[in-house]
Amino acid sequence: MTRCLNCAVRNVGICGALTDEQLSDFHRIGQWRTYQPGERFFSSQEDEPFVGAIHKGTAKVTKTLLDGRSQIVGLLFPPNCCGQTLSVDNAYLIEALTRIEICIFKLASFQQMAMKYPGLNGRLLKQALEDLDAAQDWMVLLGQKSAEERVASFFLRMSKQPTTFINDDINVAAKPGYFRLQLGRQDMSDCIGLNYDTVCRHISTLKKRNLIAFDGPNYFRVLDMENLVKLAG
Amino acid sequence: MTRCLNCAVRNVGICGALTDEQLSDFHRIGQWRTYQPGERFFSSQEDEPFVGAIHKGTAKVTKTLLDGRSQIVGLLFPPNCCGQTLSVDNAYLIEALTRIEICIFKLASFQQMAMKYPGLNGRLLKQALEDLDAAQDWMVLLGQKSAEERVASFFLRMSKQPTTFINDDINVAAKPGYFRLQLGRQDMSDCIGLNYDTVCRHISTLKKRNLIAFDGPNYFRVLDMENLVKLAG
DNA sequence: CGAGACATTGAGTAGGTTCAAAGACCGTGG
DNA sequence: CCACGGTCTTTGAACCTACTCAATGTCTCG
Repeated sequence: MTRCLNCAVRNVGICGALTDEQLSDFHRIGQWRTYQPGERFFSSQEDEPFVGAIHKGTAKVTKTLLDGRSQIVGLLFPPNCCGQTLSVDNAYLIEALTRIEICIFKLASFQQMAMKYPGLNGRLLKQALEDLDAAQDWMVLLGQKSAEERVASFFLRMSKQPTTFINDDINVAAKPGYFRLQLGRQDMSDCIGLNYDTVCRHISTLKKRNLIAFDGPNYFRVLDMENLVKLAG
Repeated sequence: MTRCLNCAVRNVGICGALTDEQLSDFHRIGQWRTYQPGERFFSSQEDEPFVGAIHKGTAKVTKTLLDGRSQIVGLLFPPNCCGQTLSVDNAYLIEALTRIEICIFKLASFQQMAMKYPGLNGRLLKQALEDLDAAQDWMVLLGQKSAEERVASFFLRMSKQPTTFINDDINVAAKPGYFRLQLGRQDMSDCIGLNYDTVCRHISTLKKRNLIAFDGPNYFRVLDMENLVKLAG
């Protein structure tokens, strides 16, 4: 419970809907877990439905076609929730990109709590609507933007995302002002619907034009925000 | 109130969360409206936030880039809700494709009701999650599928959608077995992220291969579901 | 230092876009 | 009833972007 009170997302995530007292009740049904980069959790075929709230780290949500092509349909940052999907149709898969700290609840227990504390559902709804809006913005990117615009948009999005770094995160090695790019080139391409090579190519272009700079392949800085925004469309 | 009790979506939409008695209370804050094809309603820049529940007809939700490129990010069918978006960032626009009958509520009034009858928020959450899932599936289409797969997927989606036809709908003119395609070619292309011409071309291909058949440019039938599914990926 | 994973870059190709012309459909008015 | 104009659709040809394949370069870790 001390952990809960000191939690990095105590006030911003779903728990923000609860008083300290209520939180102590809620805390009983939760379980604290950690996942390492590359670990998968909460696939939609999971045995038991759940709700999870991320405190630290980053994860990707992927949907894959039968022939192996896959699309990243969402990125999870604190204090996002995940897993409360009702759909069974279409397989998705959540995978940790960095080390993840997450609080999970059995869906059934969670729903009982939600009856007691209606604010919980309100927070879930709020997040679902935000996610929906983000997904729709991304649909515009995937459906309408050129490769260059997509890459530029991607860096914009990443540079706006406040990231939480965990103890052993190698971010400390980066120069100040640089963001850690939590995705490799392959994940980037799955995210913006382009080819690996095409992504590389356009990153090089952005570098040459001095819109962004790199400190190693995974640490970047935005040099010229104004023109990057223009390029992103 | 009689209208409410006889409403086509009495039991499936948000109202399904209410007893007849509660519905009569809820009914007081609602307003019944009709829109004609092409009419726009509930843009995100609207003066006042609202929630709307569609009873009859079809609408499209569009997001547009500054230079005019636009992407259809959602289709609204009964008993979908719309408008409960919290985001202000990104402009979207709802436009009727057929004649629409819709029940609208001021967001503030709606929220008061939601406090009284928590089931309302539950329904909204359920729909938001379904919409999110649908949006994510569409992201896979936009990010990964070829033109042919997109067009095939589109017809699949349309053929699965139960549609409500309104009194003066010209659907009666179509041969039995045919679906009314509520979108023209331009809307189709905005929906699947392709060019107008490319859409036409691949529709022709599907026709030639006897996967679908047309009775006029807006009435189609699926002839070979099995192969259409295969093609859709 | 060498192996493996990841990233970059070049050359050729394929699929989608663009531009333009022709064809179908529908309502209007002579 | 048919001719006319407008809108929407179909189709062809040339072009261009992004993909494919392959070679080279870089970084990390044992």
